[in-house]
Amino acid sequence: MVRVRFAPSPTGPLHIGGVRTALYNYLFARQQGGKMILRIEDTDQTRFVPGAEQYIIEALDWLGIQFDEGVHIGGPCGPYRQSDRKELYRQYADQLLQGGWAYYAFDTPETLDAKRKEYEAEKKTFQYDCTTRQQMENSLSLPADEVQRRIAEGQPYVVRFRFPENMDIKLHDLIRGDVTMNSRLLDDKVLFKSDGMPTYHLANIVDDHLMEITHVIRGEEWLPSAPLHVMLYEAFGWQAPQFAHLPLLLKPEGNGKLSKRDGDRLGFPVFPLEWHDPKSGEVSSGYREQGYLPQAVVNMLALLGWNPGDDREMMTMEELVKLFSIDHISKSGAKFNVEKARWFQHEYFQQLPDEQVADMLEQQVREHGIEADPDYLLRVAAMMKERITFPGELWDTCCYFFQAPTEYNEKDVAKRWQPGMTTHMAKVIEILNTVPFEHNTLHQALLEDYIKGNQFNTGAIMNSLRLAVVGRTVGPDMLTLVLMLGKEETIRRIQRAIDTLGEIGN
RNA sequence: GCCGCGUUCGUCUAGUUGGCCCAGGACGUAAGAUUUUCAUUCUUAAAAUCGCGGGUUCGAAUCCCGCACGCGGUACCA
Repeated sequence: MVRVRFAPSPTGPLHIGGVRTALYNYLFARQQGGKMILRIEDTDQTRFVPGAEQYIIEALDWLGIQFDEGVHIGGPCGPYRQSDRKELYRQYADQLLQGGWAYYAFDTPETLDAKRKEYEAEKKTFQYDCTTRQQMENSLSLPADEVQRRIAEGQPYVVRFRFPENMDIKLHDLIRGDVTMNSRLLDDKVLFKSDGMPTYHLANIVDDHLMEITHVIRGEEWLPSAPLHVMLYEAFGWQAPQFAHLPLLLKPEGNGKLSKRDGDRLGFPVFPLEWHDPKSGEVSSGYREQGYLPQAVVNMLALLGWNPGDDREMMTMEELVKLFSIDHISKSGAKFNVEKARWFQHEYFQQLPDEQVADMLEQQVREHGIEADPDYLLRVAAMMKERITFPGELWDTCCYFFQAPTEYNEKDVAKRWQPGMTTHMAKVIEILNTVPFEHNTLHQALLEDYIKGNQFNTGAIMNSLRLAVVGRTVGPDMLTLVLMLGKEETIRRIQRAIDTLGEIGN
């Protein structure tokens, strides 16, 4: 039985790269008929941000990434928040200590800091490892009774992993193949902190084991510490899960991985949901609030680093589940592309039923203090949908269906309201008043008889008519528009344009 | 610095067993068609000497070696 987990730290909003990791885990779990677990890794109390956990849950829920077990829904392997599991980790640290896989270290953060500076001055990097641990204050360098005394006195200490001196650590990564690192180059990572909490490394391995995780699918930034994790499994005598290290999501401009700090600087959201920072009060935009459809975000993210093996691009969550496969995940980092995200959004927006678009439109119309007929709303929505990418554009592109223009775009007036236009417009009113108000007859009377019959410029007159009726020169087919607005309303608008604009084009 | 991972059109990528690839698709860009306008839609085009240099082979984007560049890691952060 496949069991995977998504294990974020509640240090702020989840960024889009994290969302992708969650998505791939979800896709894999569903496809394999396995379980998906949400675990909160909050072992660093100093970085805890209130609201972050709730944010993560809400964001993934919005995207349709569902969990079988987790901090928000419980399950057989709970609790699923590491701070709630605090008591559990100590015994595992002790187990390592007893087995000689770990040791006590008394060096203070200050000594460590000083040591690093000292090395830095010589253009070297200090590493707490097999070559340096004898010079430090720990249970390897100090006499046993001294160690006992310090512990008895309550002197703060950490527990460090003791890497073997020269050992090739091999791991098989599902995406990258075999990776080997020599233990001599690895540092003795802190496993257990002086505040009584485990570090990521310990907690992660213990929990993955206890929660019977079979596949660890996570970001590539973890690849360098994977050998430590492999060693820990070995030290505990546990079977290690399979690893798959995902390529990173890169910034669209320049280099580097996309980070939480990028916020809105890049001109597109890096967060699924809008985030209000509790400390700074800063607001970062989110995909949801910008009007992105969750299925568009999911589809776009799925393809950023993975492909189904053929040319298809539009895929529902169900199809993604069916098609997903770890060996079609790319090895190299992907630059985030806003344009493509917009394209997906447009495609998915077109798939919305007209009724749903009408509902969105109604809400916006109402916000402008206008009550509109449901049937009329539906017709406008059906007609205008294809020109829309985000729901937020609805009012702006459709407003003239609900209110007469109060002003006329200056540039359009200069360009389109040519001399003689008032006469033409007056004629249009006359036609509207005399001919049956219906597409064919209107077309015949206006386009054929009047304009073409007199060899007038179709574009000039129709554009002026549009300007008069909607206040600008963009929009759908003119006759359809007039038919939608109704005879009286159209005439009223044309008359108003004649009165306001007069012959200013002269 | 050291260690690790990576490198195909501007971007995401196809290419997984070397020949069907003088490299395919999509986004974006450009041009054209359609329309009374804009958008949509449709058609077409430009766009990668497959990071560079060697080698293996009748044949390499695909295999091997070296180099360069990029990224990641190098915390009592995750």
